Amino acid sequence: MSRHNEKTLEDVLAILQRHKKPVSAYDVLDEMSVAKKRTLSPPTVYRALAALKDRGQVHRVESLNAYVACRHGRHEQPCIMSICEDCGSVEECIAPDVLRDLASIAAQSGFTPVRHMIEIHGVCASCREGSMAG
Amino acid sequence: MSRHNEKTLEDVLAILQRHKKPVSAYDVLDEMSVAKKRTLSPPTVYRALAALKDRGQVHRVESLNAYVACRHGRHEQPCIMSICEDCGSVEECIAPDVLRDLASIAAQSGFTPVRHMIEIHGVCASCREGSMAG
DNA sequence: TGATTTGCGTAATGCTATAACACATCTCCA
DNA sequence: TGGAGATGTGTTATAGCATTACGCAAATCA
Repeated sequence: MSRHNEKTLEDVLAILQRHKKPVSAYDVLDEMSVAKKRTLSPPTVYRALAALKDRGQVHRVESLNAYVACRHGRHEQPCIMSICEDCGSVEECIAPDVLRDLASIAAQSGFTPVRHMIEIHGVCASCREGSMAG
Repeated sequence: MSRHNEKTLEDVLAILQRHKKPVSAYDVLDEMSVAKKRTLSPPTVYRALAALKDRGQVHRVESLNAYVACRHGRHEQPCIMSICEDCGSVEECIAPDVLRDLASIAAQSGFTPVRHMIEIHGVCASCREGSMAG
């Protein structure tokens, strides 16, 4: 069983929660150093991120190699992430119907899904408004 | 307008087509060197991959940082990739319904999608059979 | 022919992630 | 109490993925 350093996990999660945008592992590392709380090394950060991910408190954004704190509280459902290419913000939403459809499509060829990744790049509402106004 | 070295593009595409599994940019590089066709450098390979991607002949698998040749002929629709975690093979399929649903979900919060990424990790039919038999 | 544009090839570097190992802590048992 | 074994942490080093910067060559145009 995992018996992680809770302090590290809390610190890493706090950093992710302070950002709206996805944050890279090395950004976390840098913020830790600047805050002088502690100097961590990459494996420490990656282990913390992995533990937080296992608990459902953090999601990895595959298309950005970066991480975001979960905004939905803990959920077992995989989520759909909408990533704004303008401001970098990420919206999470859960759509059981889509996931069910995906699973059935995969199943048509005998494929058994284990984990899904759905990421949509585009422009968020406020950036769109901004560009239309300006 | 892009006026790429077609020879390079063909060579890179040929390597991707020889593999069922996703191939990293550096794998391509290594195969080129071994075949002694030419010694390429990373930017050359990345540029070729980008050009092939623009043409719809290659897909990037975000969750693996790797690339596969498109099996569907050129298509404008984004595709759903089912990745077997056992044998590493990738199946592509196109599901307009799912994409439409995704777009409408995103639109509910005013988000305008530009590009989708749907990757499903799991176990393919033949690996599943194998594991059930053995 | 010379000026300009465009893309290629190379060297160098940066970013992302993990392997390997030494050390600390906990557990179990005598 | 203390020694053996298991488990996890922190650190060093390195592996793997990707891009920047820049000089050169080919095409385009005056």
